[in-house]
Amino acid sequence: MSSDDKQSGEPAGGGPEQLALIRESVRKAKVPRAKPKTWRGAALAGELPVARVVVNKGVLHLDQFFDYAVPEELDEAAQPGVRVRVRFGAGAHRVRGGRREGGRLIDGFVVERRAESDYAGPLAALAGVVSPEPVLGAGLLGLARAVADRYAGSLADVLQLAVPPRNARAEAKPSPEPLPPPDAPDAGTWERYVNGSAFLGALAGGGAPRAVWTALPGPHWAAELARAVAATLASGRGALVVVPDGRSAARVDAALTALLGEGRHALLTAEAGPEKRYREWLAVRRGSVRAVVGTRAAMFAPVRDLGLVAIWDDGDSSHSEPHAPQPHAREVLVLRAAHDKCAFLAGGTGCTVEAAQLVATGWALPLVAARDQVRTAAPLVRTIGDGELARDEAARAARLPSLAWQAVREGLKSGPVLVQVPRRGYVPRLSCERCRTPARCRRCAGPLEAPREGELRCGWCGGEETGRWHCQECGGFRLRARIVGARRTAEELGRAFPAVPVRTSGRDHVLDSVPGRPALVVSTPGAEPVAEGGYAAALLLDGWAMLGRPDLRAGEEALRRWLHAASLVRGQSEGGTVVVVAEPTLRPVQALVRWDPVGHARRELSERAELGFPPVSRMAAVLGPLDAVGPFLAEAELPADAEVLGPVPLPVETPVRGAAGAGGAGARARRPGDPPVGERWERALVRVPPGSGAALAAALKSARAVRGAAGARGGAGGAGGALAQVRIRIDPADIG
DNA sequence: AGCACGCCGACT
DNA sequence: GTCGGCGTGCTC
Repeated sequence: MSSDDKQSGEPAGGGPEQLALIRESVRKAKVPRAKPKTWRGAALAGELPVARVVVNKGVLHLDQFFDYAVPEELDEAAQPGVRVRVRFGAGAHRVRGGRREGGRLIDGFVVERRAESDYAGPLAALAGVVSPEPVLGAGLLGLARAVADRYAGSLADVLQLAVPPRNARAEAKPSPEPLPPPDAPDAGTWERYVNGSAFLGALAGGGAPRAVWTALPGPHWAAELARAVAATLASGRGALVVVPDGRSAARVDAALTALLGEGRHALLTAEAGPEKRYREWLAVRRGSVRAVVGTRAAMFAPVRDLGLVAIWDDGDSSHSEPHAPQPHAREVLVLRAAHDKCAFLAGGTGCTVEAAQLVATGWALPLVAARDQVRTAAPLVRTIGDGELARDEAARAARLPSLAWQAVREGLKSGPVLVQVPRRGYVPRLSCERCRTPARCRRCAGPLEAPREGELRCGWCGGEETGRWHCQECGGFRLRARIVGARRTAEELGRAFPAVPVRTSGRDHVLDSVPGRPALVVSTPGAEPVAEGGYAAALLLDGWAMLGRPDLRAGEEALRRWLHAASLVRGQSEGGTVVVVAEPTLRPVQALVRWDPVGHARRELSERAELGFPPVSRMAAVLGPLDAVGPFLAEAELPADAEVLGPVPLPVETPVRGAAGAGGAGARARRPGDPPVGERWERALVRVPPGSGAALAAALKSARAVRGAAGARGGAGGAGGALAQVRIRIDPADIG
C-alpha cells in the first residue's frame, strides 16, 4: 500500500543506523526544509508532497495538525478533505527487520496539500487514502474550528460530530443532478406576522436578515419554515433547518415536499439508517441538494452557499449535543450565520432567554404577530392556584378543582382533551412557602439546597447559609419543596369519564396524532400528539413539578412546555380553553395567560443580567476528582474578570441496581463526560462578563492541554493524575 | 493514551 | 558486564 513496502527486503542491520540518523537530523534541523524527508526517501508526489492532516484523536494536547509525506501513488487520491490512515505515535519511523513497528494506524483528514513542511523532523508517509471523497471542505473545517474554540474542545471531537462515518455503498452511488432554483413562494401564513412578508422577501432577494420568530399557536409553523427555505432557495442559495426531534422533522419534511416537490431537500435524522443518512449527507455535500431539514447533528450539514440557518424550538433540550464538547445547535447556527454572513431564524411557540438576548443586543430582530392575531389564535387560559384549591370543596374531595372538571367536561363535548402530566424524575428545589420565590444564596445567588434536615447550603459556592433563612421577596421564613401527584390525578380523571376513551403518549410510546373525536389524551411534556382540528381543551398539571426543579431555567422551561401543549388547542374564537394548575401570581403563569413569551423572556433576561447569570455572563463548569479542580484553576491563566465559584463536592452517584430506569426521583440521564459512578468529584463554576467568553474558553483549553500531557497515570502523590482528569463544560446546562 | 528511551539497581 | 524496573516525554 505505501512506498515503504518496496523496502521490506532490506537487511536487518539497517534499522539502528537509520534510527540514529533520524535522531541526528531532528536535533540539528531547526529551519524549515524545502522538501519533506521521510526516513528513507521513497518516491514522493512531485508537486505538493506534504499533506497536512488532522488526526482523529480527541486528546486535547494533540489538537494540532500533523504533516505527512505523500507517496507518489497516493498523490492523486490524497486531495484536501479526504479521509486518510496514518501511523501515529512514538516509533512511527522505527524499523526492525525491514518491517515498521510502533505508531498505530489511525484515521484522519487531509486538511491541505503543501510544498513543504515547517516540521523540523523527518515526515512519515501517509499509510493510505480511505476514499477519494472529499468530505471535509474548507467551510466545514472552519466551522468545526470555531465550534471547538467556542466550547474549549478539540477539533477532532467536533469533527466526529460533524462528519458522519463512511459508508462505501452510499459513496459509490452518484448523487442526483441538482434542480434549478424554484420560484419565490408567496407569503402564505407569514402574512399574519408584522414583518413576515418583508422577511421572506429579504430571503428571496439574497439578503441575510436575522430574526427571532415567535410563532403563533397552531399547526402552520412547519409550512412557514418551508416557505422560508423556499424563499432562500429561490435566491440561488442553500438553507438549513434544525428541529428538536424526528416528529418535527417529519412535519417540516412534509411541508417542504408539499411546497417544492421531491428532490430539493434532504432529511437528516438519526431515524434513517447509517447508509441512507450518509447518502443524504453526501448529496448535500456534493451540492445535489441545496436544502436540509434535520435534527441536532444536521447543524453541521455542509450546505453549499448557505443562505439561511433556522432552528425550531431552541429551548428544547435535545438541541444540546450530549457528546464532547457538547455544542448547542442554536450556538452553532449563530456561528454559521456570522461566518457565512447568511440569514438566521430562531423560531418557536415560546422564546428562550438566549433568543431574547440576540434581540436585545441588536443581533437579530423580533418577528412577531400583531396582538389581535395572537388573541384569535391562542386559547383562553385559566389558572387554579392554591387559594382556589383551598376554597374548593370538590377539590378537597376529588383532588382536582371543579374548574378543571368543568373544562374537561365541556371540552369533551366537542373534541379531544389534552391532559399534560409531569414526567418522573425531578429534584425539588427549595423555595419560599408563601411566594414561591426560589431560595438563593446571599453571596453568589446560587440555589440553596438542604443536604440534611435543618442545614442549608449553596449549590454553587458551597457556602453555608447560617442564621435563619428569610425570603428576599416577601419576608416569609418557611421553605418548601413540594411536588404534586398529578399522574394519579389523570388516572382518576379517566375513571370519572368512563364513556370516553383514554389514550396516553409518553417517553417509550409517543403518539403522533389523534383524531378529532372526544377522548382524554394523557401525555408527558414534549410527547403531546397533534389533534385533528385542535384540542377542545387542555389541562396542564405539569406546573409545580416543573417549577420545583433545581434549575435556573425552571420558569422558562415550564412556560415553554405549557405553550407547546396550549398551542395544540383550538383558538379562543373556536372555544379552545386551557386550565393550568399553578399559582396565578407566578411570572411564567402570567405569561401563559397573556400569551406573552417574549415579555417573559425579556424580563428573565434582565433579571439574569442583574444576577450575573448566563447567558448574559458566560459560564463554564470545571469538574474533576476531589481536590483536583482548585489546583487546576489556580494554574489556569483565567481572564482577569473571571470569577470562580466553588468548587463544591458533587453528590456521589451510586451504581443503579436492578432494572434499568429504576433510578427514581432526581435521577438525571447520564451523559458522556459525567463523573464516574461511585467516585467523589467536585465542580467549580467560572463566570465571566459578556465579551470574555472566548478568553475563558481559550484559558481553560490551554490549561487542560498542559495538564493532560503531564502524568496521566497518577504521578507523585496522585495529584497529577487527578488534574489530568479534569473536564470542562462551557454553558453547562444544570447549574441549579 | 500508548510506547519507547534512558538512567538506575540486582543478577547468571 | 547486561537485564529490566519505571519515570519522562513525544507523537508529523
